Amino acid sequence: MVVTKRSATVAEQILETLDERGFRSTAPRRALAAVIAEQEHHFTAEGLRKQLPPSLGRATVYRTLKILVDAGVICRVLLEDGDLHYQLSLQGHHHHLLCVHCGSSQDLMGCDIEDVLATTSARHGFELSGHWLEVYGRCRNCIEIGEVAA
Amino acid sequence: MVVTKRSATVAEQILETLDERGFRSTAPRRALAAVIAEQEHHFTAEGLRKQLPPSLGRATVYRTLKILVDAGVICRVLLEDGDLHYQLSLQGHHHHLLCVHCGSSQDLMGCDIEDVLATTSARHGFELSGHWLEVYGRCRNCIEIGEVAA
DNA sequence: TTTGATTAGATACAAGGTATCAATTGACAT
DNA sequence: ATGTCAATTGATACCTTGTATCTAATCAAA
Repeated sequence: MVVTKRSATVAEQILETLDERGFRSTAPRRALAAVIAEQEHHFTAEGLRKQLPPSLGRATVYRTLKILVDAGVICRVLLEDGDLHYQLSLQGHHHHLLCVHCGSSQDLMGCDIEDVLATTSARHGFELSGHWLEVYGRCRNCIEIGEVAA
Repeated sequence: MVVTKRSATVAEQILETLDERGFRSTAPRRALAAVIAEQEHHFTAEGLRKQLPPSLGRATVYRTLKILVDAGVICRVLLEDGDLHYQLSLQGHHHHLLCVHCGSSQDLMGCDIEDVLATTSARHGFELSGHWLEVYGRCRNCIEIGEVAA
């Protein structure tokens, strides 16, 4: 989701993006957008479902998440153990600094690895088309709070 | 799997690693090692199963794969669509250049991104503990064969 | 060759996600 | 305001990948 929206809240920006893509604004989607907007860390489909009325169907959650990923509103995050979670995506291509302790994540943009990858790929006769990078560690806050790794 | 094995074939090296870790050499494990050794590209548990006698139980395949991942004999590969596959791992930490066309992969070791990541993380007050990188594109061979992207 | 822990296979289960389909609902043109 | 119809929903069944459990088989060491 590129930050060129006129809407005030994140939830409204999500709906606006859906609208631009030709998707209707429905009650379930508004509910989902609201819940997604208030997630502090990366989340799962089932995690969202627990924060929504049970009347909102399972398939609807998964369907909507898929649409939002395609629309670039949210992105998938690969956890260190191989689990795939989701999180709000504030721009196109970027990477995450994931805190394995508290689950927070900072976005990395304009990072320099693109150049390194281009050079390395070329050296292998490889035509680069994309990459996936996740960085794990402890965030500044968790380092300060608990001096010992959890 | 570090290349310090005396065994001749890859299959034997796999069994040798298991032995070092205190795992028995059993018929199912020998069969699995043989099949894994002959995989040209990344593979899935179910893919292996199709190449093994049906008498070899499903749970055994998954159990053994898990052991092999823990032992570092094979590693997980993240495909561009989020699918997790496996492939033989010839050293500790490394990355893959994955050809999205033919499925082949080249290993990247001693690549320079570690330095870049260290610098970037430090700038964010982040204590780096690990990362996951997959690089997608087309390999030299696929570029030569089919001039147009598939 | 006996023995006892490891391992195997069967089976049931679980998580995460998709396909199907009848019923509902939203947006737009009357 | 209301009719219309495609888009969307929720229920349900199903699929894939993987794990837990348990009894029977089997490996290796004495």
